[in-house]
Amino acid sequence: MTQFSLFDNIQPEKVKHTQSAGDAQDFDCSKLGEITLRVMPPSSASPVGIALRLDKNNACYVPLNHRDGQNADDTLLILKTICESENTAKTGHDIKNLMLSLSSEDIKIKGMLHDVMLASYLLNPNLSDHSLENICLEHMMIKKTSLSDQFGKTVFTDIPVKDAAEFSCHETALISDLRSIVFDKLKNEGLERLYYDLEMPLIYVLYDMQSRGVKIDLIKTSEISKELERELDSLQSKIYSLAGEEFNINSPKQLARILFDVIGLRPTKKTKTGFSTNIEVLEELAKVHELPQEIINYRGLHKLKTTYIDALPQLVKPETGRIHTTLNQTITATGRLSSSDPNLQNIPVRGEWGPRIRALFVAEEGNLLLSADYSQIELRVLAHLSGDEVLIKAFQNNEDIHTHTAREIFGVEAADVTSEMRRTAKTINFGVVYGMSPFGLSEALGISPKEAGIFIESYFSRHDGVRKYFDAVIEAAKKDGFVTTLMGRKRQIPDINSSNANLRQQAERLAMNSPIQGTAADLIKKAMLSVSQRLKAESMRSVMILQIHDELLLEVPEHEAERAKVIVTEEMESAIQISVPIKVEAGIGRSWADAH
DNA sequence: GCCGTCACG
DNA sequence: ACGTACGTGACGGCA
Repeated sequence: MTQFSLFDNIQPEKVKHTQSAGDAQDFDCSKLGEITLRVMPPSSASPVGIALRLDKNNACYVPLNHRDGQNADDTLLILKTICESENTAKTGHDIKNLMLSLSSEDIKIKGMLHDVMLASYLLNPNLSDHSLENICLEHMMIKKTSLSDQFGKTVFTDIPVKDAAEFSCHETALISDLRSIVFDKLKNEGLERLYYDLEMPLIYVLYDMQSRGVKIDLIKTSEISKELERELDSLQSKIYSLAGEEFNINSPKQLARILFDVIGLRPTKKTKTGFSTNIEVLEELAKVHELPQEIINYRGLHKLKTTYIDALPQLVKPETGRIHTTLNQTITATGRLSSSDPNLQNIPVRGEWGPRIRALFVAEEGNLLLSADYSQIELRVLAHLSGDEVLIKAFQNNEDIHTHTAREIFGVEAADVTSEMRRTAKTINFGVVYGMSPFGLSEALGISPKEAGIFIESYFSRHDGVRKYFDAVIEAAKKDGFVTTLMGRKRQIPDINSSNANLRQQAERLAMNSPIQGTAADLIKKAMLSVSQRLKAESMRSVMILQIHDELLLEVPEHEAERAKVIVTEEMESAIQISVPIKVEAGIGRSWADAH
């Protein structure tokens, strides 16, 4: 057992941090069934050290970048061997992040993953935060001290090795204890398959996507920035002259003073803090004064410039020349992913500037971008979940679903559906998925709640399956306290039995919407696994780089592009079998705009 | 740190 | 009479 001598007599809280390891490359970890890992600090690309726990009594700390500690090359090599062993399962908290940290040490993580953060998310996706501290509280009633509380906001390399070792080895003990608790709960809640077949393997896919990143055209970006600068300057002068004075256009408070006090326009809507100056109000005011329209123009351009054009270049990573978003797997209450730092799921697509901004996202030389998106996925999911015969038939007959709804609502032939009628029907179809209320629909359509109510009644009278389905979902939520997706993902609906009518009705809308949005999220996650597997199986160099809820964006070598398009379309369309066809539209181009 | 606003699905 | 369509993230302003 010389292999294990490295860790003999190492107590978790009294840790050796360097060891003569003997022949590290000969290290045999075949008997290591499972280990727990924790990186210090937990969320950073540049780790200062890594804690490794073998069992209850043995843990060690591998310093990597401490001011007062030498790095342990031998131990590091053993760590690498263990991490890269397919047969050793890894337990951790936020393992995707762990992978990113370890990649700077040229260490990969392979094999079965037990991520307590992901498990916590599946058990309760409503939790605002799946930090280790919060999960310890939620599942073990332990109030854990966070790294920053323990050490203050220091430079982490300044933390003494001994302190870091004690802290992170203690964390591995907590994570290890948590693992048995939350994974038992997963089993009891019927969430095991969702974890092992979907979310756990997805960690690898998301890691690859984040690591690969997205290329942007910096030259064009700076050109657009200058163009926006000029436009904003000229709009600013125009606005000051129309207002008769200078003020901060970006301050809703100052703007409200100009519009309603100085000029004397009529406020139409209130916020908690004052009169609203949002787009709808401004559009209304634009009918009687020149200024509001210029404010709308200014706001639009300012948003584009600050949030996208000027922010993105700063996030280009020097080492790769690309932008690496974080794909968050445990944020949304419905099962969707989210994207942050930067958010690449809300890049403009509409309007005059949308295509110009999407054109900044480009493929590497010799490559192309491939965009593939699901068509009407949430309505197709609703058709399946509800079993509504009319909806199912419409999709089976490959009908334009908005035109179909327009025909029903307005009682006309397909040929007589005007674009106005189709637009209204489209809004109603969205409303159905959101659990629409007469008021909500009336706001969206600019009609009275009474008229909206008639539309809603008209829709449900023709879609009895949908009505019955929603009734059943709400009943189930009242009885069980949660709703589920097609793959068994749960979302608790705490207020479903509230005596407060507002809270209760909001809960009912969540109960109606979550299974639909969540099933669509399950579907595309499954498709991502299949696409990834298939591309690997066919030894292709095409890779996924982004997921935007119902769209996958890939970067593909030119010579592979057509083949990749076929594969991605196939895998997305066949990810699950439901009672209606699932359709994917795909395009290829030099930029994201061209691929659409 | 919250609010209002607005970009996306 | 009340407040009301689902899910996100980022910005600037302001307390």
